[in-house]
Amino acid sequence: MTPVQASACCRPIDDLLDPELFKALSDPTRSRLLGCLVKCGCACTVSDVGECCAVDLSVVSRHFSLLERAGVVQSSKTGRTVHYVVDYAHLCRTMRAIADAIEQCCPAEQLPGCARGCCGAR
Amino acid sequence: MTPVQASACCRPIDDLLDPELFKALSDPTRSRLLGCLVKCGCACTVSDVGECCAVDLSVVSRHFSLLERAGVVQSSKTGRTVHYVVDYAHLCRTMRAIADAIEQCCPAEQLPGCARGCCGAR
DNA sequence: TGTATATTTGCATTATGGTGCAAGTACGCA
DNA sequence: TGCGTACTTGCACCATAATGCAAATATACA
Repeated sequence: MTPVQASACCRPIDDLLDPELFKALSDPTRSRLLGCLVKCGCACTVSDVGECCAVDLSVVSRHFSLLERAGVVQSSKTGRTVHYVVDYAHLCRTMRAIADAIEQCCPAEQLPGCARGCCGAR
Repeated sequence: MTPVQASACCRPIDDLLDPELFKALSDPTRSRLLGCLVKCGCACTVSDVGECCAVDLSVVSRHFSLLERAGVVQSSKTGRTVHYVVDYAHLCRTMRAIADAIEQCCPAEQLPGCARGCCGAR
């Protein structure tokens, strides 16, 4: 396989390895808040989720708005309260797409010595 | 569904939403280095991968050791050179497991009003 | 209109993490 | 044994981001 072919077959991986999404999931507090929302399985308010973590409500608010920007959750405002729900479909699709893309790039064998001729080690 | 049942069915999600893994994938430079390694499809040395990003070799070294600690890549030392390979199987398994776990938690409907009784909004 | 509630925003502080340089370590080879 | 190569580690510096408090905003309700 030529380097050109190699980069062609693996092109999707660059877009999928989006640091923005992973950054959103990389903070422990955010992860706990998200876990709480996932397990709850319903549209929760900022205050609801805040009860599961010992942090200021302003922190919860900021974390969820970040998660929304990253496409992990969706919000809907009704009156004074804001409900957040996990964007299950989007998350699943993304995770599976990453798994698929990696699998597609996976070479038959992983011995030293480059089959694609795209790095120094040949 | 009771809160207890809810937390039982979704327990896997807490372990899967491991901030350590996501943190490893959350840095743009690290993401580019990993993308390079994935596309290359072979065991590459630190110096090889370093050529694809304009950063110091010490930076490349640190990034890969972090990726290894997170289970994203594996290293093997032969003499002076260290070869890194993507742990395709582990990454795929993890991503699919996350997708599966999220899907399992996904409630039939996502209207405000908690079906599991685990938050304030009932 | 006034007051209470839900959330967001501004700000200062603190913590975390990425970077390059220089020095150190490990190993192969003459 | 001495030198060169491949990589790692220590260190200082800088950027980013998490946090809590207080104030602001938005909205419901009496």
